Amino acid sequence: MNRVVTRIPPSPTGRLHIGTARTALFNYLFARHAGGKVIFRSEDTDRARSKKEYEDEIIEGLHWLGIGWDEFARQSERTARYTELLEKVIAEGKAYVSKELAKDDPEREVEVVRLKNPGKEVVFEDLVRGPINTHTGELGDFVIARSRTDALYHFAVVVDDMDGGVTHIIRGEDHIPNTARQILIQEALGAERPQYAHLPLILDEKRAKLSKRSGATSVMDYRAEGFLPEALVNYLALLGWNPGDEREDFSLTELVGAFSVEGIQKSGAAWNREKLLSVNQRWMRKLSDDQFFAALEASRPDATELASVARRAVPLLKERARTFGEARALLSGELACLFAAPELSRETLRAKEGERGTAFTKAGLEAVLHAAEALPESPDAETAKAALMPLADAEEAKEKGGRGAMLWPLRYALSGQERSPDPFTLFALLGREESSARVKKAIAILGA
RNA sequence: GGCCUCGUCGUCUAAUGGUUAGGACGCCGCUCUUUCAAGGCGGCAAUACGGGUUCGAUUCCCGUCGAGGUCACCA
Repeated sequence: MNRVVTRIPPSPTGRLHIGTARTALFNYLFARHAGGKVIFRSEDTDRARSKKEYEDEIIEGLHWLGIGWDEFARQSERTARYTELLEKVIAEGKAYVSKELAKDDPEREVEVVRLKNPGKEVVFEDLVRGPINTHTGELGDFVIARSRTDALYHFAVVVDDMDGGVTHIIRGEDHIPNTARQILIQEALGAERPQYAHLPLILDEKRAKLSKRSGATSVMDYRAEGFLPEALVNYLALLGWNPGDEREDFSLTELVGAFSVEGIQKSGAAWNREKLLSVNQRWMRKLSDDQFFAALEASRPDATELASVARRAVPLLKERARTFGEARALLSGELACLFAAPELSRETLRAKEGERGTAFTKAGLEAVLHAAEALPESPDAETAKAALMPLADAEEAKEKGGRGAMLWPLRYALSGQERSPDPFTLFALLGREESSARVKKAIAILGA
């Protein structure tokens, strides 16, 4: 039994696309599961469109996701080999040189190489879909090289797969129509036919092939937004594959163990950002507070230092943010009150006092101020609650609705927000000094 | 249009000849909180349609419809 060999063959003509990453992931998982080998191959035969910076980004992005390989190849470095085999098939009469007018410039005459198409039925067994039949007659004698020394994609791919000993070709469904012509080239070359598995496409909300126009399709954009590579891998794997049961939480290592072609889906899968966000949040919550904070710092677009209170706010961020980008937005939005004293409105401060009047609200806050004196400078939220909640309960005993009548102005005095974490958590994060100062300020506003 | 592929809740999917068709995301409600968020509990929601085969079809067969892919001297 041959050792499994798969390939990751991106074309460096654009950024690292989500679809490219998923196909790479499946090739990686399949090979690793079988204890096989992965070849990374930069398909840069189109010299006009290929760029080194794209190749760099693709490699960096794949590594970021945790996807690695055992061999690295670049098609632009193998032109001599393609030429050699081109000559061979021409000499054997399986292909021929054809003088034609250039497609892009009808003034110029070129000598392209065409494969002699036997025009037969090609049937191949797809590991996902079963037998697929193609009539290759319609293809005609298709072009396999721009010239005797300049092989085209289909020829280069077949040569590389043959030389690399590739046993399994796992790629997008959009390659099904290409398969027959590649098989024809294989047969001309006398190469062994590998196994094929065509993956369902990733679709956008309109159920069309996910493209740049569909929104964010670059893996690096997701990294910049503050997604975790573990989350992206987990989500990507479950788009078009499932373990056959109800498990959904998978690390890369667990995926390697669980992966099998039987679990690959046949129909296209729509990209769903909401689900990705939820997966990401789950992975963010697995981080310890220190890890979370480090990742948050690493996700900053600029080098601005985060205030130390942000470290203590991590538990809050964990329950509110689904990405590190959202966490940053929270710190400068809803949680900005942790860093600077808010502007307070007299109206909002009095929102819950009802018929009872300003003196009522003020008395509540003064009681808080008094009780706070007994608290340490940095109490934890539980301690603050233990000291302050009885006050609210006492108010409640006096008058119906009294508990909220005290808690609301307290929370608003500390946060300046109609929505915020609870007052005890805020008190703990802010510290006794700052909290008391804010309560005093609120009392002053009420008294004015 | 030719050729190819696909068709279970809105989305990702499980079950496959016999289940009240299960889970997850989202949505809705309740509950905790007299603010949010998180948590807990519950709910709505699907086998595209029409024929067969069968005691019985989501499952097997045929057709219809629908969706997607692909038709390069790109990859």
